[in-house]
Amino acid sequence: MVRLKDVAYLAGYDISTVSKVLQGGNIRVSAEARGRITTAAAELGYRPNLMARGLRTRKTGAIVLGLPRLDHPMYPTITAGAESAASELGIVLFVYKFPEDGAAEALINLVRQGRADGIILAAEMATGGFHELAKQSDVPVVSLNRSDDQIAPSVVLDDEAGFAAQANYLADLGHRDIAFVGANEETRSNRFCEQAFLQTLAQRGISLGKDHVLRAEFDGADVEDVVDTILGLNPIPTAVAAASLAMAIRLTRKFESKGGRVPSQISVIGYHDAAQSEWVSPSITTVSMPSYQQGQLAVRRLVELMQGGDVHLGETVCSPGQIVIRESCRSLG
Amino acid sequence: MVRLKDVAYLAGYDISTVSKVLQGGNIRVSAEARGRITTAAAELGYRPNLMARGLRTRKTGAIVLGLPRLDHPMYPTITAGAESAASELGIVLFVYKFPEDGAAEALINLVRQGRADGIILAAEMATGGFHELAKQSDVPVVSLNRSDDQIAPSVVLDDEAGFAAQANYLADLGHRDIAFVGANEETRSNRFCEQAFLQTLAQRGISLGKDHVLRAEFDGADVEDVVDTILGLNPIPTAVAAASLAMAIRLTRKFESKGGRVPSQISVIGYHDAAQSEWVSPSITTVSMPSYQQGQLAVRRLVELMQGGDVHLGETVCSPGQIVIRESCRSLG
DNA sequence: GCTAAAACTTCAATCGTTTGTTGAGGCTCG
DNA sequence: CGAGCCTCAACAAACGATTGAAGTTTTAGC
Repeated sequence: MVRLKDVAYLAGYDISTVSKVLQGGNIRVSAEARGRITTAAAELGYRPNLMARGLRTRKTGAIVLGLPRLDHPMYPTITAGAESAASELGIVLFVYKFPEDGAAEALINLVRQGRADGIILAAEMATGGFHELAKQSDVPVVSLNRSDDQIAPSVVLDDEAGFAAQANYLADLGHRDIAFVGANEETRSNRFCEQAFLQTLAQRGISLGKDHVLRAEFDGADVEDVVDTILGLNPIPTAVAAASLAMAIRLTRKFESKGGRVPSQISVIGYHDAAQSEWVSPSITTVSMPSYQQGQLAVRRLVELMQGGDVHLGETVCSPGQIVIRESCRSLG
Repeated sequence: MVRLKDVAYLAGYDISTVSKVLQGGNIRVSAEARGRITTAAAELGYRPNLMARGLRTRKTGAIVLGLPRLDHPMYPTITAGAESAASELGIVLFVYKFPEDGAAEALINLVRQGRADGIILAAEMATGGFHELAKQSDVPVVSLNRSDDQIAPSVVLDDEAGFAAQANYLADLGHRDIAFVGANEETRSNRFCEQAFLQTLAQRGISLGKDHVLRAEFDGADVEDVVDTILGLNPIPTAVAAASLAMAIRLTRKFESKGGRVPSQISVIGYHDAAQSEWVSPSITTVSMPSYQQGQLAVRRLVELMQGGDVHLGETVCSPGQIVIRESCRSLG
């Protein structure tokens, strides 16, 4: 391992001088010293020992993105965005799949013990008193899509706008008889989404019967019942809006396996976009939400926060995404 | 922040004694000291500063799983397995999405600079001289599914057995006229897979014409041509084996959108398993490979290696997985 | 040429641990 | 009763960097 000391010896200067030069700041140092030191460092392939540096400076130069699992279609995009912002800022982003139990402790300890400087938490972590712990330990945290914005700064998608866009798109295509399949979980944001969808339609003079507003697992595991319900409606709706991509895909497939045709008989629109939309045919028309941008913003906000910026609570809202028009929706016009 | 010093003060002992006690080793220490120290530590909520410890011990207690991206269906499973093994061993696993350029440097620096103790690399990283760098810097590396096992220890799936299983399954179902869609990339392991598939069939008296052995992108992006080719064969094969799950899904959908029926007219089998298999209907029959176990083994092997175990090159082979029977294959019997 | 200021470098303390060595008692045993 | 051993705890030196203060040289001004 090459130490500051080695560079200093080779360059013929004191390690403190070397340290100052190598930090790149505009320290007063002769051009000669600067030259000899940088070439010496390059020659030896010097890399600062981050533990030593961190011990002194109390910074690690890393942040972690905490996820409960990795198999969610939204996470790769968020991660990619976060990574890009992080590397632009010259810091390292780690993804940490936190354990099911003891998650709060495990995450906070990452910072308390000096593995990272801050945390982006991509999950609603109601349990485990995470945010209390974070506050108490002064751990900078930004959360993603948190439904309760009074606890920590968060970066959220504008789901109201997203679902409004979904609703408007279907209405624009001429659909009047529409079913909505929301997420099962009783979170505040899920209720908002449903409302945004319904209100948008209402504003356009379309109202949905109670029996047209359904719920399913976010990953669409229980979609079969939903399909049966929808096909049992009289008349059968001409369009179904789903609150996730997985739901939309599975709904589409289930419709078809039960003899329905998408989109000729029934249109389906999803929420969020991912490669899987293209894996199926008809490919899925969906609302792409700016997850990449969300990842970026989360990192930037976290960094601000770590640099002592005001810990203003509240949300940074990502402007809504676009309708990605593929094959699963048809115009009635 | 609570330091060793604080615990020492509260307990009334020297920090060195506290350090020794808290490490849990069987150091000679009076029961009283042990008691007072542990309660003091608990009371203060002491957490060792890992940078200070690491500076002294030259260990971080973390390893990183380096991935080029996260949107590959195999990675979540590998990661989950790796995570479980790591937490069992009391070490932290970070996932690091390495940048497209400078990947080798970035990864190696993670260890050289003291962010982690070792690397699991889940990609063939032919470029950038990664392994030379690693060797040169004494960075412990285990690679996953590396086609060239002469460079670093690796944990590989037994793809030969996997593709043999795929072939045998189709043959068992009575298929004789089969098409194989391999991966486009010209890697050694891809060739092996193709061979394993063909040889297994050959052993059962089934031979495939050259025009029945096709190639496509791993993610199935260019599957349309393949489908056209297959449907242009005379007679149309009764089964298609794909070398990835994405391919299998997209092939299936394309067949159906062109008027074919799966599995009644043509059976499709995939390779690897993931939740997406269930998202479509017919759901995809596939060979599930032990990616979870692979993640676990990779971690364990890496840890051995870090503990000074022989750096024996060569592969640790994961026994092949099982056929997951779903709906996309039909028996001709 | 002398002094003061500016420019450049080095000194030395510090971050929080770990760990080999030293030291102080108490006990055993001849 | 004193030598030697054993037990327990403290001392002190690292680990590799950062950083303000102190020191040394150079330059400038009169």
